[in-house]
Amino acid sequence: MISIKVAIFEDNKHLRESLYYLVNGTDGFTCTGAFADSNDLLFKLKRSQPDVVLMDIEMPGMNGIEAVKIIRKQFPGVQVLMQTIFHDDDNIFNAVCAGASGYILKTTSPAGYIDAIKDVYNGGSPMTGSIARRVLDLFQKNIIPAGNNDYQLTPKEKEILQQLVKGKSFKMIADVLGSTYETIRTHMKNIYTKLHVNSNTEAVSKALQEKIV
Amino acid sequence: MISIKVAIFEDNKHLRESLYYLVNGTDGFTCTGAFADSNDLLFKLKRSQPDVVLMDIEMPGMNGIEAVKIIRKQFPGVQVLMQTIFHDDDNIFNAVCAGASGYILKTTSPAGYIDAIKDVYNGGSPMTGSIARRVLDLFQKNIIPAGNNDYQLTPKEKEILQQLVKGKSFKMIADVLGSTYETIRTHMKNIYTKLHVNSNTEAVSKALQEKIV
DNA sequence: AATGTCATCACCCGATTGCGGTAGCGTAAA
DNA sequence: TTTACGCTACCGCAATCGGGTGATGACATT
Repeated sequence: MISIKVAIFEDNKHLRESLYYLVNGTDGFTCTGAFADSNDLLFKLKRSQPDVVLMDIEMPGMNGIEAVKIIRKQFPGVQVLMQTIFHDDDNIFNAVCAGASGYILKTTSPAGYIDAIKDVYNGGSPMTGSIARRVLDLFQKNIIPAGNNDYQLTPKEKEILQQLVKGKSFKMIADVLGSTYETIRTHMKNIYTKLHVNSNTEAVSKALQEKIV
Repeated sequence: MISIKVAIFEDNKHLRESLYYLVNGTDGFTCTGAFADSNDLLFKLKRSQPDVVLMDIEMPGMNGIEAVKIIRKQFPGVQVLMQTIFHDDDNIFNAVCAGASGYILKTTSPAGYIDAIKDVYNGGSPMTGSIARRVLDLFQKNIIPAGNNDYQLTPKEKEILQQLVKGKSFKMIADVLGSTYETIRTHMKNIYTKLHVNSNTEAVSKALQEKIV
């Protein structure tokens, strides 16, 4: 039977050893490394050849988030399960951005730890409902500012704006849309008025940031 | 004892009734409405005054995603738990964008349904590990295109680019950065070269889309 | 000491854009 | 039918921008 190889990065000695024994004491799991910091990260990874890395997000020296970035870059196949004490939005956000595959709290039960490790190994992203909610919130706030942006742009105006965002000049836009240069200019004037801007860069900026395009 | 009020939107009669009896048959839960479609959505919501809406993502007429948008806008306090048959990335992405609070599969056990409803009601976002993984993937791909964008911009150039994105003209940028108009222009030329663009709009577009700013 | 990079400033020319105004045409709503 | 709106098109003028060239000093590297 194959065993899921787990590497542990956790600066707290007690927790690290507890996790070590938990992993090694569970059928189907092997702890191939338990480290107090992520110095010589690549060396440690090459040594332990883990399938799953259990990474403490708060660590002295290189923090867990930096470590995740490196791991994901150098060992794309390795799943990283972040563990943390706090429900810290910034950390969650950064960890998710860095490429963490799961996010659990240190208050998780031993059985929960094992389940989570198994889940990330099988391509899942275990996280508590409350953490998932924060991820969704972050998603909706940071990624989809959406906002109540209704500038009443006509289809033509949106089309022109899209072309502008692509970096096209008025002349080029006139060409691709089969209109005259002057016509495009007229539309642009109307767009400026509707968006309350007064330059092409401002229009592009607003269009992108408010996802009008 | 207060009961969690649940409204069900599900076009499949069998599943709808099963869910109805499941919810009503569980202590602490009351189904205040079970509907086959989301026509007259607002009326149905006012009628049933739910705490949690269980929404089928595939529905005839107005689909679940449109419904979620309306619910979140008109009833911000109502949590929406999406249910679906498939692991469809687009649907997941759209539902998350629309403001769904959780995402479960219809293959979930009755106990799983109840747990999920309880979780969203308590501010969590229940989702299976595999769905969470997809959300994270979407997050990392769509939101953080990140990419290998290293254009070697100097701090000054980044600063100018930021101002440009804000809609400032070269002249205005020269003013706020305490430089000369000509200096800004020189920097811009260098920025164009580094970004491989040849207009201010293109630079703004690239800066925003590749998150250089 | 020599080299290279960066930031700064300057001038020129031609092209593009911003701004204001005018106007015809078709469609849909009032 | 009148009105409103979107799309089309044009003109002129002032301002800005893109491209090119050149130059200086600061600073770090070699």
